[in-house]
Formats: sequence, C-alpha cells, structure tokens
Amino acid sequence: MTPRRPFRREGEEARRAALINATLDCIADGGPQAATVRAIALRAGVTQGLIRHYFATKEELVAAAHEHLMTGLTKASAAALDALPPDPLVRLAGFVGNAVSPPVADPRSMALWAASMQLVVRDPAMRQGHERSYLAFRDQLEALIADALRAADKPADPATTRRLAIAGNALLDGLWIEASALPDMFATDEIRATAIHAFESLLGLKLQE
Amino acid sequence: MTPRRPFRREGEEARRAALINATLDCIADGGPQAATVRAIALRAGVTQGLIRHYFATKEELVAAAHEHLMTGLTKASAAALDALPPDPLVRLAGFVGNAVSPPVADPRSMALWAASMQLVVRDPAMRQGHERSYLAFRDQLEALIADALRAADKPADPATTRRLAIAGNALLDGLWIEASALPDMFATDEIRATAIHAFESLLGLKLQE
DNA sequence: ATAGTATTTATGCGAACGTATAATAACTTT
DNA sequence: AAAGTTATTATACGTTCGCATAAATACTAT
Repeated sequence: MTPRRPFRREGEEARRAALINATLDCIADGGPQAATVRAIALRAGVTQGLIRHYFATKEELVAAAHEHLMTGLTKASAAALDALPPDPLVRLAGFVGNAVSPPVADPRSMALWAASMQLVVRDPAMRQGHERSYLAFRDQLEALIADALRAADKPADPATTRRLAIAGNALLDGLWIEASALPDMFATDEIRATAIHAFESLLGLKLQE
Repeated sequence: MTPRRPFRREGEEARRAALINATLDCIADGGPQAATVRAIALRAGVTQGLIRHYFATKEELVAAAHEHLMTGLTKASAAALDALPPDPLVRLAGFVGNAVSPPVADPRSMALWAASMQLVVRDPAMRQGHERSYLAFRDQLEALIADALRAADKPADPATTRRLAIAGNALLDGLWIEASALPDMFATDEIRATAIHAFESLLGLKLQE
C-alpha cells in the first residue's frame, strides 16, 4: 500500500538530455560497467522503465551519449577559438595552451575519452565517428599553423602544414593525457609552457601568449 | 552420468600465467566487461572454479594482469634498446621510430591501454603504477636525448632535457595512439618519418636512421 | 468538467555474473 | 602398492543485469 511516486512530464527533449548526461556521469565515475540502466535512471531522477520509453536498448542510449560527448567537445573547441584575438601567432599560442589546460584537461574528460577509445578499437561505426572528430580538430590546428607560418613569412605549403598538424596534434594529445591522468605531476603553467615551447621548435618561430 | 573432464596438474606458475594471459586476451577482444570468470577460464582451458584457487577474487586477477602487462611493455622497450647501435643519434632515431611502429603500435595494445587508463583515473593504486611506468619510459627517453644533444655538441642541462623529454614523450604517446587507433589512416613510414622529423625540430639537430 | 493520450511508475522474468562449497582424480610420499 | 595431499572439476546460491509488460497518473484537447 505504499503510495506511488509522484512525477511530472518533462517532455522528450529534456528527458533524453537528462538520460544522456546521467549516462556520461555514470561512465565518468565508474567506467562503462557502472552505467547500468538502474544507475542511470537514479541519476537522471526517473525510474528505469523510462529509459526503455526513449531508447529501444541501452546500447542505443550509450551511442547517443557518445555522440553528444564528441560534438560537445568539438563545439567547445570552436567556441574557445572565437574568443581569441585575430593575430595568428597569439591565436595559435592560445589554442595550444587551452588544449592542455583545465577545463579541457580534466580527469572526467579523460575517463570518458578512455572509455570511448575502447569502443573505437572494436566498433567500426565508433571508429568512423572518432576519425571524423579527429580530422575536424586536426584541420582546425592545421589552419592555425598555416596562418602562423604565413604571418612570420615562412613557407606554408600543404605537405609541410599537414606534417606539422599531425605532429602538433599528437603532441597536444599526449600532453593532454598526461595533464589529465596525472594532474598532480605537473603544474598547469609547466604544461602550457612546454606545449607552446615545443610548438615554437616545431614551427621554427616565436609565439606570443 | 556424464564422465568427468580429465585434466593435468600444470603447477602454480603455469596456471597463473595462463589465467593472466587469458584475462588480457579477453579484455583486448571485448573490453573489461567481456573478461568474466567463465570467459577467462574457457580461454585458459580450465573451469571457472580454478580461478578461485589461485586468486581470491576476480579483482585480484585483473590487478595481476595489469601489472604483468605494464612490466612486459617496459621490458620490451628496454630489450629493443639493446638491439640498437651505440651511436647516440642513431639510437634516438631508432627508439623514436620503434615507439610508433608495429609491433609496439597495434590495436590490441591500444585496447588494453585504454582499458587500463580507465582504472588509472579511478584507482589510486593503479595511478601509482601508471606513474611509475610513465616515469621509467620518460627517463629512458631523457637519457637518450641528453646523449644525442651531447653528441651534437649542444647544451644538455637538466632543465632542457627534462622539458624535451616531457614534450617528446607526449609526442610519441600521441602518434602511438593515432597509429594504433586508426591504423588505416597513416602509412607506417609516414608516422615514423613524422616522429623523427618532429624530434629533429624539437632538439634542433639532424638524426640518422 | 470530462475524456483521451501517452508519459511515467511499478513489477516481474530469464540470463549471466561473482562467489562458495562439495566431490573427484592426478599427482606425491612412504 | 597404498595412503595422503591438493589441484581441479562440478554444482549450487544469491545478486544484479537488461528487457518486457501492466498499471497508473499527469497533462491535453474538447
């Protein structure tokens, strides 16, 4: 004779968003195996039956959460670019510095990224998505590198900028991982300085922050 | 009245090794959630009860597998160094090239690494282990960098070599991830050339492969 | 106000999980 | 050769998982 739990109808959009965010929170906290339908529902403030109403299977929900995460990261990166001044050398330095500093570098993002990488290795569809977002980021970096080289009157032919973008992207990935996984090992300033200094060496020019 | 399955006593050492390898295979194939006691036992050619006989809990087995993986990677890296000639410039180029090429770079290692990174973010004990192996690799790289700089009559003070080791390690990590996660995107030679060329820029000297 | 809709809760089911325990057979020792 | 030890198999137990379905209630339209 326990009273039935009261509720409000929040609408499809809000509920889907809440479920997706709850899924990401669960994965970030305890890994993919902690993202059970019951735990997700609890976090989203609903009961588990509701998940079935908006997503046919749990797998579908996880895929939607992954997509949401990826597009969110790309958007955040683009928005950060908008806030930078027009000088190419300053823009590149700012972009590089941001990529290895909080809030871009943080343990939660790292945990989510590691979780998604596991799927990427195994699932061709996930791999395609990863490839797309990887290329989007790298193309952004390549454009910034080309602008910086031209601003310094240096050659910026496609073969050069491509190679620099691949190496620069790898450098940022690696520093981001180290800064996120071992946050106590480096000061934020040290990682930023290391990243910018390395880019100066790679491009053979002086950047301004 | 089905006959009981025949067996042989293999001894503690062999059985522990078989169980650990089976665990890693399961994780590499299907992620941590695929490493169930039943799947591990099947792969190791035993029945599930035996796991309990050698490991008090599944968690203990997974931790042992993780440790085995890490020490194995460190050993492989050191062994590869032994095979290189004494010239510092050649050694560094060889070390850098190997780090981003098969068999070091391959999807299985990548999957295992991604799985372990999840634990690293969450578990302090795992993080300590990760930190140790990270530093071991970086120190190795720093020594090679210092030797290469000295061989080229360049300054190799500790502050410089440390910063170069951090950046160089990050670069190798990033390229290794890209080469492993997206093996069809780059030719092996391209990744090797990119890595060596980037190190030349970072150190300001010409390497020989 | 009332009826209708479909969002949401509540409950249940079968499978698979980690772990515990008992039975058995392959070795070892005497 | 017989007895003893323990590595190994076999079976069972309780929990939790994803998913299915039925019941109820908040909202919408008339």
